[in-house]
Order: sequence, then C-alpha cells, then structure tokens
Amino acid sequence: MGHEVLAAVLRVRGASLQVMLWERAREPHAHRWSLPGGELRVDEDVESSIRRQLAEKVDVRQLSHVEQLAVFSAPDRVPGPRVVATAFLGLVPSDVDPEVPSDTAWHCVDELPAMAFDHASIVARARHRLGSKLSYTNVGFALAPPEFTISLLRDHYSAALGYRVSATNLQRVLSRRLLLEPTGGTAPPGPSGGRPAALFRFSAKGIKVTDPFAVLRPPGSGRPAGGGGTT
Amino acid sequence: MGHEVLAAVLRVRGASLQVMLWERAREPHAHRWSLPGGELRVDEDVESSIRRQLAEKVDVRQLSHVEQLAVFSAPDRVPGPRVVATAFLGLVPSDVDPEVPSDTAWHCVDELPAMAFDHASIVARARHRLGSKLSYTNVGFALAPPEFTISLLRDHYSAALGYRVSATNLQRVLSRRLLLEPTGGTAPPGPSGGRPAALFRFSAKGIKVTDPFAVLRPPGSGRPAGGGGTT
DNA sequence: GGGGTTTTCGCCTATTGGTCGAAAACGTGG
DNA sequence: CCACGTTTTCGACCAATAGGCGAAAACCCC
Repeated sequence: MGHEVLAAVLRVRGASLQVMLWERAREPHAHRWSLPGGELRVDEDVESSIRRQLAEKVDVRQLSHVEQLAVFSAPDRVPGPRVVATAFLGLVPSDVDPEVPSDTAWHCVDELPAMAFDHASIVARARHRLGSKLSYTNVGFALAPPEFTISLLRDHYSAALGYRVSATNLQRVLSRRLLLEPTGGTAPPGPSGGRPAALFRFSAKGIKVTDPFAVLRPPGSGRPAGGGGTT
Repeated sequence: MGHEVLAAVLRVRGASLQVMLWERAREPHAHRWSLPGGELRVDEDVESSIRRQLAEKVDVRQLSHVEQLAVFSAPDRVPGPRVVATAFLGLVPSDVDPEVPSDTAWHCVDELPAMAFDHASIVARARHRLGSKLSYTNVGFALAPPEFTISLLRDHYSAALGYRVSATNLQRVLSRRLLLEPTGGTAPPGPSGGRPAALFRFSAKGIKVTDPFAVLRPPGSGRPAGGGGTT
C-alpha cells in the first residue's frame, strides 16, 4: 500500500487567496491540476517528506508555516493501486514570489481549475483550517512579511477569511495578545497620499502558533498556563 | 510500507480521565501497553478501519465521538519494517461500561504504565486535543450520558481539563451557546441530601462538534454563518 | 494653503467569562 | 416537626474582550 504526501500551499496575492498547483502532463487525469507532493520514502517522516518535495517547487525557506491537515484514504481516491495521502497546509508570506517550475502556477482558491483526484477537497479543507486558525492562533503572521502595516495585515486576513475585518479591531485584538511589536519605522504612503502607516513585527511574547486558547480557563488565571493565551 | 490505525479512546471515570489500553503478549515490547488498532486493509478508509478494529474491543455504538488526531511517521517508530500510523481520538460516555477483552483495561492518563512504541506520545496528543476542543466545541457532551446534570458535566470537564471549573459558569456559557436543553426531569439527590439537580440533554441548535468558532466574526453577525458559533 | 486620502486613536457599547452570595429544595437527627 | 447541613440554582456584580464610530493626525497633490 503506497503512501504519498501532498500540500496545499496558500498565499495571499492582492485581495485573493491563492494555492500552488501544477498541471499533470500524463494520465491519469492529464491536464488536470494537482497539489505538489509525492511518494513517502522509507527513511523520512511525513513532514520531512513534504518539505523535501516542496523544495523541488519553491525555496523551502520561503515557507513560513507547515502543518498536518488530515489523512485522505478513500480506497478509490486514485485509480490503480491503493495510495493513502497525508495532506499538509503550507503558507508563504506575501512579500516573496518564489520561482516555480513552468508547469506550476498559483490559482485563486475560489476559481479553481479542473482538479485531479480528491485534491479539490484537500484545498477546501486547507482553506477551512486557515480560516479557523486565524481566529485563535497567530498563523496570520505567516501570511505577511516580517515587517508589515496594520492595513496590510487586515487585507490578508480579509482575503483569507472572505470578509472584511476592521483594522481598528484587528490591531487592538492582536495588541492585547501581545503579538504586535512596533518597529518604529513607517511605510511610505501610497500614490494617493495618506498618513504613513506604522510598521510592526510579530512578537513571540504571545501565544504559540498551534496553541488554541482556553475559553474555560484555569481558575484565577487571566490566560492559560504555559506562556500565553488569547481571546 | 505498512499503514496502521490506532486510537486513544478516552472516558471519564469518577474524577479521572482514562484511556483504553491492551497489554502486549508478544515481542516486540511484550508486557508493555499499547493502543488498540491494527493494519489498514486495502478496501477501507482509515476511519472505517479504526471503527472496525475498535469493534473488536468495545461495542462501537458506545463510541460517542471519533476524529482524526495526527499521523505518526517517524521511520523508527516501530522496530522492523516501516509502519506509518494514523492516530484517532475516541470518546466513550461515562454511563456505559463496555465489556473489554481480558488483555484490555482502562488506565488513568496521568498514571500510564510502560507504553509500547510511541503510544505514550499519542495519548498525550489526544489529551491535549480533548482539552483544547472542550473550550470551543461541544465534544464535552460526548463524555456524558444522554441526560445529565450540570454537576456531572462539570465533573467531567474538570477531569478532562485537569482543573476545577465552575458549575455556574459552565451552565451559563453552554446555555448562551444554545447547547443545553432541560428535559424537565430531575435527578435524585445523593445520600447526604441536597436539592435535586435538573436534568439536561444536548441540544443540536448550537455549534457542530468539529466547528471552531470565529473570534473575528463576519461583520454584523453575532455568530458566524452556517448555523452557529460561540465565543 | 486647501481638499482628498489614509492611518491612528480615543470613546462608547455589547457580549462574554468569572466570582460571589443568597435562595431553593432536599435529607437527617434531634 | 423543626433546626441544620448539603447540594443545586439563580441573580447580581465585576472584569475582560470585541465591535463600531468619529475625530484627529499625517501625508499627497494641486
């Protein structure tokens, strides 16, 4: 029984969320688009494997986040011999534009082309996971450059969530979580003018990226033990 | 490359959280305790497989919740040929006491015996996942009988989280999420007297079990679209 | 310098979580 | 049958957080 690893690598471009896909040249499902990945080797675990395979597509240093998504294991999910897939969610910050092979391109997640196998449902799962985690972790920073303005972050959140979020509120919520640290610098205003936006960087004083926060907290503590919590 | 499925099946017993384990009779790791599970067959997906394998241990109808946990894939996680494991979290309500085979027993999660392979880390992951999800989903009801008192639910939450939670607060939070529905009945008081407790059942009007709620909500909506959200 | 634009910040409100204490509803023992 | 302990339930109050609005700040161009 074969085992493959696949990744839905997402990024924000302008106002839309995009996923990295490559076009299959050969059957089965020739000319349909599929997620990057491949066979798991015997000497690597699934995370090493997906990082190795993604390295053939993009510079792995530009991946700001990688996490397990789920196992897809329907017996007929691919034609031929049985293949189980471990799917990952990957994120790329918006300030880099990795070189990709000629058969590979970014597609907006709400205008997906004809997809191979069950890859469309994997992308859907990745979108859902990202949207959920934006609320209670700091994965949002993985979408943004190391230094960013609140407006940019707001736009990224909006693109990933599919609805506009308020910059005022986003700043206050993230500040309370001790996740924003002003760099002191400012970004130049756009061509139409406007007040220069202050630059921020991500602060590690807050929660860890994978830690959900506890709504029902240990008694007496404003935030859960272990260094951090958020709303 | 082999693929196995494993489950950390948890339940609350009195004031402690327990996990179902069986004692290995043969090498490797003879006399160490391991999670139920086994080989994935070619004609089933991972969830069917874990349900089938758990059926050999307990009545599957008594499993109130099953969800994917993570893939464990370190090349040397088991001796011999490579085996990748898909781990699950399972829950059993506290009112049933499933018959288990003679080599199988429940163990308190904070007094685990010598565990086989990487199974201890899988149990740790399951505990963490349950604790997190108690806060923002309704998995808590999967630990309780169909009808329950607030005190019982409070005790189950306390056991699973490892700290005491307030019954007052638990009731208000769950009520606001529209998850509690009074049955009208009451439970008889204990031997030391006391006011009879009102019985409740889980109400499906609230959030779905796997849906996290959005802290950053769509504008204008008190709760996210799609049937429910919570704080 | 005036008008347009964008960011930032302070107020106000609504919702949620946490704590406390009183009242309700039971059993028991004098 | 009445005082007492026990447990549940409920209301009141407080703290923290999220959302909305509008004014002020800081820039552009003309």
